[in-house]
Amino acid sequence: MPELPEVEVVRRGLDRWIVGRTIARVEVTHPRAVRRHAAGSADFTAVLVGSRVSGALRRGKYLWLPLTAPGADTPSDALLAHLGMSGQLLVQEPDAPREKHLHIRFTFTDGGRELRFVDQRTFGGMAVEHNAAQLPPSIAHIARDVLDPRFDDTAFHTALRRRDSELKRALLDQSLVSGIGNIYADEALWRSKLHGARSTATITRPQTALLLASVRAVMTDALAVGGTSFDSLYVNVNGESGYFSRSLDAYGREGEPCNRCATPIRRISFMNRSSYFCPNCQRSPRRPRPAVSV
DNA sequence: CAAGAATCCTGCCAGC
DNA sequence: TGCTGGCAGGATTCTT
Repeated sequence: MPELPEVEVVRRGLDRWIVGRTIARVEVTHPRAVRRHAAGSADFTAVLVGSRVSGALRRGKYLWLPLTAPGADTPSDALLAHLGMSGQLLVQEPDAPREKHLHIRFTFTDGGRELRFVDQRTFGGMAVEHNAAQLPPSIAHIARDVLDPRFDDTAFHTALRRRDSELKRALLDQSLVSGIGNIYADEALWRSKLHGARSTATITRPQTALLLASVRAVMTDALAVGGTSFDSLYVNVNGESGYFSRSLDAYGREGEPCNRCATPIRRISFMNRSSYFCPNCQRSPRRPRPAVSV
């Protein structure tokens, strides 16, 4: 379940191992992996072959590789990727055995290591977009993430207040703030001592500040751990990501004592997924006053 | 128009 | 043992 720190680790791996190389061949073995490429898998392959990868960029949980066409000086197209739930981008020797869920394979003109897109649950995928060197058009709606220097804390607070929703929903809304998934949302709420079901409309400026600081702390910690492993040949999301190494305070700890107050962590179902929180540290929001009956 | 629910997918595991 | 149902969840699509 890659969230921002995991995707950033992958981006760094791509930057190190793939940028500067020219694509020789592309093999799509599972059409679902390129379903977002409207022109189909044959076009996907044709557009990529001969292009040189000239960067590795990220917005939220999306990655893209700007592509410089043969004879061109600057990139115009980009190879966009989303890992979904279980996607991996692996840098493998050409003779490495094919993975069970290998969907796309990229080989390079230097004959060196391949790039492989492997995805068990097929929620992820890749596509080539035009005029995408700056920001692929299809992800223009994705907000900046909290580690982006241009993320606007004040605008985020205003957007929360303007919204009539629950705090955790807002954290997971990639058009408000990107990169946060279910795990880091729960961790950041726990650190902030805020309940995920509290209203966004009444959040105070100090609470927003605390929340953003918590999100940043959780992600920075995970990145510090995950970032240490990308030195290997693997650009591996599931195997090397931050939250598998760091200790979690809330997520997945139902019944275990809160690390602050020892109250058992509770799990509730929310938005078709699990939410973990401390019922003592993170007080349930007051229910709206019932309408006075006549 | 905005908020929230439904949907896609496969592996795993508890329960019978 | 082998089946079944539930669970895991990111982002798009659909509904209200």
